Amino acid sequence: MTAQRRAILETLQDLGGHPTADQVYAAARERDDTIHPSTVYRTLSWLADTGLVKPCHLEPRGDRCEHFDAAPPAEHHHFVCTGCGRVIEFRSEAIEELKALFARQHRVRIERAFLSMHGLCQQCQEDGTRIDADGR
Amino acid sequence: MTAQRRAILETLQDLGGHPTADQVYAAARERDDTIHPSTVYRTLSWLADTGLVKPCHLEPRGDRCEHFDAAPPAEHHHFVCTGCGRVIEFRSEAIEELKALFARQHRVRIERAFLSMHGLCQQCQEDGTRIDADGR
DNA sequence: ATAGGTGCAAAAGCTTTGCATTCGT
DNA sequence: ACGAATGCAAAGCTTTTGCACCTAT
Repeated sequence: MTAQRRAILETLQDLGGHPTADQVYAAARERDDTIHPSTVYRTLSWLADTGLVKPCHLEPRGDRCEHFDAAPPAEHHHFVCTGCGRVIEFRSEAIEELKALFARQHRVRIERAFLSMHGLCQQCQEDGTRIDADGR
Repeated sequence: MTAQRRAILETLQDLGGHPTADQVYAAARERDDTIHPSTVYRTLSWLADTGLVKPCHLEPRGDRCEHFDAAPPAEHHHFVCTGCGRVIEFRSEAIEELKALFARQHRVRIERAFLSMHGLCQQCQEDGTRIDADGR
């Protein structure tokens, strides 16, 4: 546990919400101005590996590294196998209901919803397959 | 409707699935080797604006431009207001049930699930507010 | 004829990596 | 003392942008 990691952890506590890597960097730098961006990236990866922090996508659009779903007939969602990369698409009435309920409760208008689930498909569970990096 | 756009559209049809921008570029280039990456990016943005293509995030991790959720007590999901950027977090039993059902039906093991919904919060609906770009 | 799309090249971001140094234990 | 983490700088990649040219209508 180094001073930088402590500073980053405290920064995450203070910031709350859902900062991006460089929002964390900017804020952590105010505590300790020797902190380097690469340290922040490395620390965030480490925290994500340990599960202390969860990465998530909040931008509706304009985010990088996105995939494109051609000619989507209707809103649908995805299961991605982290072993072989296979994608299963599905529709879900439960999510439609959830959207309606949430919209009513919070008085919001919901324009889009994205659900992605990650895990192992049946075959990869049997094979013990696991992609190390960059699986698609 | 130019030749390049046609080539990109046909490429999307042929590829199917969920290609990234540069997978589209690589494939489109085989049809028409004058196609330039910037044309692909511009065309994909245009298609996304018109709704003919939907951007989605399929990478569980290592994706860029991600936000980090500090100290998540349990799996939860997000509603993001596209007007003011406000984020509402919520848990959902319906999603837990959906996960269990899906896992049973498809014989998969689900390790994570991310749902994000986008729309306008009550106040932004009243105000007619709308962020043009880079809202957070 | 005109509006809009394209190629090109350069710039802009964000993120990663190698290496020498420093730090925590 | 030792292994791990850090700072630094450079490289890597993806994506965007300005501009002149071209093309579909």
